Amino acid sequence: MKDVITLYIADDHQIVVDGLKLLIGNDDCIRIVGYAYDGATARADIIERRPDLALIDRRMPGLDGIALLHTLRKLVPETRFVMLSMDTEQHYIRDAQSAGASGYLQKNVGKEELRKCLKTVAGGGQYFPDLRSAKPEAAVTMFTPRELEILKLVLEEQTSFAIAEKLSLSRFTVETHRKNIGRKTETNTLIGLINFLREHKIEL
Amino acid sequence: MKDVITLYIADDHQIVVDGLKLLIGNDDCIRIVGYAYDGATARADIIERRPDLALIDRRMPGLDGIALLHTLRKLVPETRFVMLSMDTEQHYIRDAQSAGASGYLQKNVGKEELRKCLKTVAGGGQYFPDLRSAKPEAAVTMFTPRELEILKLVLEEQTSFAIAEKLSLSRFTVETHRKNIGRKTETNTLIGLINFLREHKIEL
DNA sequence: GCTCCTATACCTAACGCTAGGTATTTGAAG
DNA sequence: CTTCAAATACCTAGCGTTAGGTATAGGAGC
Repeated sequence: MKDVITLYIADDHQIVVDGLKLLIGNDDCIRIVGYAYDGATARADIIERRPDLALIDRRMPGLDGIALLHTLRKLVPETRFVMLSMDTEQHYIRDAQSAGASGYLQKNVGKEELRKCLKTVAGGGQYFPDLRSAKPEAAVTMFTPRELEILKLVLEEQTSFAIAEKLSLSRFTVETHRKNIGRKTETNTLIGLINFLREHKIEL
Repeated sequence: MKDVITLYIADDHQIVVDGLKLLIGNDDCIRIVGYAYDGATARADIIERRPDLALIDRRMPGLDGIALLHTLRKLVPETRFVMLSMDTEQHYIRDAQSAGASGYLQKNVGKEELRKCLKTVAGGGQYFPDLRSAKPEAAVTMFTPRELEILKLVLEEQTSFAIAEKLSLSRFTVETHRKNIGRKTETNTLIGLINFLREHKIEL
């Protein structure tokens, strides 16, 4: 990852552009190199300036986000795209994925999530909302199958001992897995773990 | 509030009626004066016996809860109604309100919440689930201000000791409040508490 | 005035979770 | 074949929560 990420924003609502500028404003790892209120302007600008990242509204007058992605992904392969939308309908997210987006954000995104998304995508990763049926990868890539199994039971109010019995394991084994889960999530309490799952929208 | 509240129950599932009878059984402030498994029987019984309260299922064969309310509210103005339902869809709750119900309960309601609801309604109050946009009262009616304060800090991953320090209390006091919270929510683990809040859509 | 609820404080014992280890086996990736 | 991740099992010590009490004081409501 370069040390300053260049970012372009395209959204037909000025308030959204302004909001994003504000949210990103004080992060000196990210520099906004331009913005547009319509697809055609965005298209020309992005081809010219070749930003690392482009945040593109799904719906825009004239040339909409999906169409824009289709045309741009071949012209500017070094730019990675994050689709912006008002909502997280499954098929919207799939459309964005198949159009070549590397991420998907709701417009009411918070500062932390926005930063996380942009840095993940700039770093070569993908950032899509967890949708169970679409991309339940956040949890799956992060935890081993056994850890997921145990995590589910933990969330069902089962003690380590009860989990051990149910899975025919030793209590110690279950506790080892829980330790590893805690290490991965950087949490050291149950509440912390649950907050982590909530913040990362991980559902099991 | 009279010292004994008379209560009528109408629900087409016997198991629900039995469950409610059990939950209420050992409360000598409330006396169950009848029950029915269908709307028509309930209608006749309530007109005849004029209970203080009637718990009415939203969905019943023949004459359903909403229709029943519409006809009864004028015939028996002294009776106050609480609508029962499997879920807390907003529009269901609004329907109940506009049909003249004074309260709304999910069928998986706990003992404490049930008692609270019945007494609130019998006392002239209203009792509707927390819906942000409708009536964010569930948490407020269910917990004391101090309990709410402590609950928030618990959810922020604070230990009883840390909470005690922050509020200039004794650790024992905080633990007493937590015990009371557990009693009201019928949970005995942190995870259980969190699941309760999630299921009841209580946000703090 | 009396009762109930709330908030406060304390205690003990038991239970469960977390942190720090060690160690073996198995299967996949290199 | 070697290396590494994952799963397994064990141990101790310490921390935090839960369950069972008791008890006092203030305020609201009847």
